[in-house]
Amino acid sequence: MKRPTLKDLAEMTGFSAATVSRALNDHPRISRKAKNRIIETARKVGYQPNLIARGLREKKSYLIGLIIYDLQNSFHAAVTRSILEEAQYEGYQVIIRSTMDHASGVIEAIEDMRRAGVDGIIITATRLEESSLEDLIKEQFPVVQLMRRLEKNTGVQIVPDGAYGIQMLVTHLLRIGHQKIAMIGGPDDLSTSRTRYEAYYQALQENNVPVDRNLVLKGCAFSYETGYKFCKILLRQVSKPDAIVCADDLIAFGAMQVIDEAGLSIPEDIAVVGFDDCDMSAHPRIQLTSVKYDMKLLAQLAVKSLLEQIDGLIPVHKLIDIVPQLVVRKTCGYLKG
Amino acid sequence: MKRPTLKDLAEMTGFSAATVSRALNDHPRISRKAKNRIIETARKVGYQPNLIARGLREKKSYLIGLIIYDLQNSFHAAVTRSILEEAQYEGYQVIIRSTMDHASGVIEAIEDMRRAGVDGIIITATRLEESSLEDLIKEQFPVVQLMRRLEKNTGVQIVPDGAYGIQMLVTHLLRIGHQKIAMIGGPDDLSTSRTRYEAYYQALQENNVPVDRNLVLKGCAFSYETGYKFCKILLRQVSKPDAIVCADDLIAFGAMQVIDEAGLSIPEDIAVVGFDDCDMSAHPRIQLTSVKYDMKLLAQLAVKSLLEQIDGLIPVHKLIDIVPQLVVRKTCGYLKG
DNA sequence: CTGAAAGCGCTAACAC
DNA sequence: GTGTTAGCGCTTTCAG
Repeated sequence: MKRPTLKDLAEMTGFSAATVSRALNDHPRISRKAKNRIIETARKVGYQPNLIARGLREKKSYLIGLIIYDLQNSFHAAVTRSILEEAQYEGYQVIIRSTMDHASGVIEAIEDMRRAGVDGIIITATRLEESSLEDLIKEQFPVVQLMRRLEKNTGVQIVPDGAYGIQMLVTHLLRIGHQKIAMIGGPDDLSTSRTRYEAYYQALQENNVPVDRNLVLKGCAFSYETGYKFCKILLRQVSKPDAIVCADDLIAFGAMQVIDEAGLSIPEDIAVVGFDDCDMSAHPRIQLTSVKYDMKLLAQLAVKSLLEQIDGLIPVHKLIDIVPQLVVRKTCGYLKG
Repeated sequence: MKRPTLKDLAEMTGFSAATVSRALNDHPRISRKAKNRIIETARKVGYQPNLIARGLREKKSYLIGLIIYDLQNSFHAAVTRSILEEAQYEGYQVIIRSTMDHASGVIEAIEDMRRAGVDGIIITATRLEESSLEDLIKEQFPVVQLMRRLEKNTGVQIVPDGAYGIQMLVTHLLRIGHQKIAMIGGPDDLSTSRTRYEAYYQALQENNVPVDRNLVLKGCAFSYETGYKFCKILLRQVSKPDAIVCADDLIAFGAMQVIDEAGLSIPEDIAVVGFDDCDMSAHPRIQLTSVKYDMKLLAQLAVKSLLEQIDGLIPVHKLIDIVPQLVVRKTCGYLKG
């Protein structure tokens, strides 16, 4: 027997479709008796409303889209999980799309999702021309951007405060006695990257430490390879650093690998710190000092803000900075002398 | 201006809705001229078909559901990613639900997804009463189970060949000179676990190595904690093992931690091997010997089989075993003597 | 080759 | 309180 429809229920109970609908959505104007009978039979036959039909009628699907860079990145996975949880809690289901580096992927994903009738979209992918986003926003289509800050501050953007994170890292390194602090960062065309470079410069200046431009290396991705490649370069330099600030944990892993291979020890010879605090960083054999932020909070804010927009409210906060937290582990070393 | 509908296109082009529909779905009986004109204007105004409406009509949503245990588990994330890719390639979008240990979660997820009109569901969660699955299958609702083998072989089940994996591990350990091989496994009520225990016993027997029941410990989850707790017990025993087969990588990480803390070295004092080959296992500071399987293949088969069912075909293969592969790294040690 | 009409399952006026 | 009607956007007979 196939799934019963509302109409089937109507026939079975002898009421009209409208009454059945009212009973199921606890509408005010309905007799207790009718309601009970209908709900009872609905339960008995295992009736489930067809959201597709409802969606068509109501122009609301209770579906949201989530566009994510790379699910396999433990950091993105964490966000995703929290968003899933939060959305489910709010009664929404989530269509996910992982775009990797495909620039066109995001646009395509947005189109596909809209065709599927999602009520709103959360974008965490790093690359997207602002123009296509502006189109959405102009259309008043609910969108939240997570983990990215665009030049033009279009729409709702939720990001951890990267500058503050870097500042904490640099300050901590200086305080415990490191002097020559290098930085390996991400591509310069990402605001995330730039923010971190700037915060690094500023933190040094505030502490009256001269900036050595040779110690600042810019990779073309937040990746293990970047860390590996540029740390090699750092080690070959005349004046080696005694600490390296990496713009994210993956870069830090790459850097650590080079240092290990060179037979140097971390943190005694060179300290290494990362950013994002991914799962692996906590592993006893790694123990990377890093900066973490409250994923759950991030996800909650994103979902909440999206639902506000879906419900027709104007989002109160458009630019939200989440204060991150320093996680001190072994790779940064302890107080020297 | 809001999104144009098919009706709008009809008005703009002067054709009827039916003709527009035919033009857009390249139906045979339509004049080239009409088709061109319609497609042209559709492009111009950025027409996108409303899949919700189409779904209602066609009883097909081009949505599939994916139920996964824990997205943050790098291993599950890998499967998810491949499934996403594959589904997208086939023109389907994916609704994801992460259930963690909630037994009820899976059932609820199935219901929610069906309400949303998914055309089929891939289930990778570990816990689910068979009965609710049987209901689906009796209803002929397309389902594929990934990574799990049920007692009653209901429906399509795709799993890596765990027995073969364990056999490779044990045989390898024996070949390179280990003698007292312990095993830390998962809960006994999971077929995945049982298969691995049995394979362990069998591999020992085949090699004429006596089984020492004290060396077989059964945890209640595939987790770091399990490894940590039971490896502690192993080390306290009179006759310590010289190798430990862990039923998955997480357990292995826990075990390694205990061995590290005890000041023993891996693999010189005790070898450790895992199963699943998660990301972290390849890390230079870890280098866990493990067993891996082709996620991409797994995902492809799952999606393909699901789509076959959706298209009304009877799946050719119902029980599919994927042959895994041994990944030898440092923690198992090398040939002794 | 094209149009008119019906209907997928549901909800919201509007009557009674 | 309840039923009737209409319609969301689309596809698909069935006529012409």
